[in-house]
Amino acid sequence: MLVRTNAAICHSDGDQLHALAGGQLLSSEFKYRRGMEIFGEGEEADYAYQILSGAVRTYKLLSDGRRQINSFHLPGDMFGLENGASHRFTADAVVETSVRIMKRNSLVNVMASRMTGAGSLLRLVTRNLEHAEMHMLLLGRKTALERVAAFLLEMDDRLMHPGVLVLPMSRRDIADYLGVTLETVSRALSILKDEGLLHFDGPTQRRIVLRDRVKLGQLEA
Amino acid sequence: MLVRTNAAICHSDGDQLHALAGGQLLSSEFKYRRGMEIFGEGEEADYAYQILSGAVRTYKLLSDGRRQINSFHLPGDMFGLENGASHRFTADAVVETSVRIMKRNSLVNVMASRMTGAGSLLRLVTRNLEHAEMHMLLLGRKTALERVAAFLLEMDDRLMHPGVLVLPMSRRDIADYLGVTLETVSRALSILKDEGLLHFDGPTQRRIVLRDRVKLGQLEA
DNA sequence: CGTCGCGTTGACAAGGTTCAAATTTGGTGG
DNA sequence: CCACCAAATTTGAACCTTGTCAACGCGACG
Repeated sequence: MLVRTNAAICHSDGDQLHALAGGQLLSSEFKYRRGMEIFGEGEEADYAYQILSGAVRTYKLLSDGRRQINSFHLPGDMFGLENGASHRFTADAVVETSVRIMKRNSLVNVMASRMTGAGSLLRLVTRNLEHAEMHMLLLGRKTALERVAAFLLEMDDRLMHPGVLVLPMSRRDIADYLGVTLETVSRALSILKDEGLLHFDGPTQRRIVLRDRVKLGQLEA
Repeated sequence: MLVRTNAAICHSDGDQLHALAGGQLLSSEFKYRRGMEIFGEGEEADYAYQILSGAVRTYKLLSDGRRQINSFHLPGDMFGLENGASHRFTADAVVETSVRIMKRNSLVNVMASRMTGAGSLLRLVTRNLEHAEMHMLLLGRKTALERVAAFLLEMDDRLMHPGVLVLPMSRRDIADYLGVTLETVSRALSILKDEGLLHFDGPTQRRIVLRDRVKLGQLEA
């Protein structure tokens, strides 16, 4: 499934980006505490970001406060690179997060000077687009249970199928990503637990063990 | 609103793409009758397409037939350009449509040889991404009435605010674009008509006159 | 005309939201 | 280490928007 293989590739490409940048690129490390905003929608887009550790959510808001999270970014992922002058969405740290910041101009210059660079940069953007397309299918056409199953499998893939899936984000974050309410996410997880497709690891509800990825995959669509 | 200004720019960029290609680019014209498939999900992506006249829908399907239309493409718009070897979605003609077809390789080559080309190509992709982001907000967080209002305003903008909005697509297409059922689209349009925000031009229900774009804009979010 | 595709409308069902309360967890300070 | 509190999560019940199923109307076209 595209959504799921997507992330792993993203990861390697993020590193590739850094390699590309090599010494030529002005880059520095920066840390954000949980909940801190990295940039806001409409702000000037002078930098691009790559996650070293932690997790970032990017989202849009409606005037009445409804939020739609476009995607979660995990270590290795790049985000915030824009063509225009300003950011099209808000980004903030889900948990304590460390990012590499690159000046946009220097990044674009490096790309310009290298054929392969242009292709690679384009590929990074296309990958985001690919993810967006899968997510539109989910948001437009999947049921709550299908959405949660897809979410778990996406995270599982992006974290390279760990034994225990440690979610950095809250139920509300998941809900705003999947286009449902947090109660619905919670209920769906309970159903999956009752049916034995997953169970919680320890007392916390953010550590999840996927017991049957095949059945989850069937649920997903 | 981004969604709405988006298309006009797309339009000009489509032409810019052609200018860029100049004589160097192998391109030929092709016509599709309504309902004909231009390419299918998973097929090899050897060509990129630009619409000369008509309308195209690009969409994904779930195994049980549920369809999510990612976007409608109108004259000037480009679609089908991929990084990978295969198309990520299906594209077919909504109405009788004429497109310019460009070989992907020659397009990429032209781009590679020109700095500005790389930027422009990147911009085309980013524009699709921008649209996807706005659409995710719509699909994830807007009510049926808000979706339909947004759709009308988007089409209105993309067709440059004509006196009469002539929709090339059916209610089902609109529904699959907005992530609702065709009945819901129909009901929403009836409500907007009853409230005097629009009326149908003539007997056909595809010719719509927007009577109050301001109120529609307030509804949209 | 009759039929067919498209669109509208109505009645009812259902999935998801809302509101509310109970329960658990994680952090904080003794 | 334990007690306590705020935040997060779960669960329940009523409600509501939207989906489903079905009937009907209308125009295009043979």
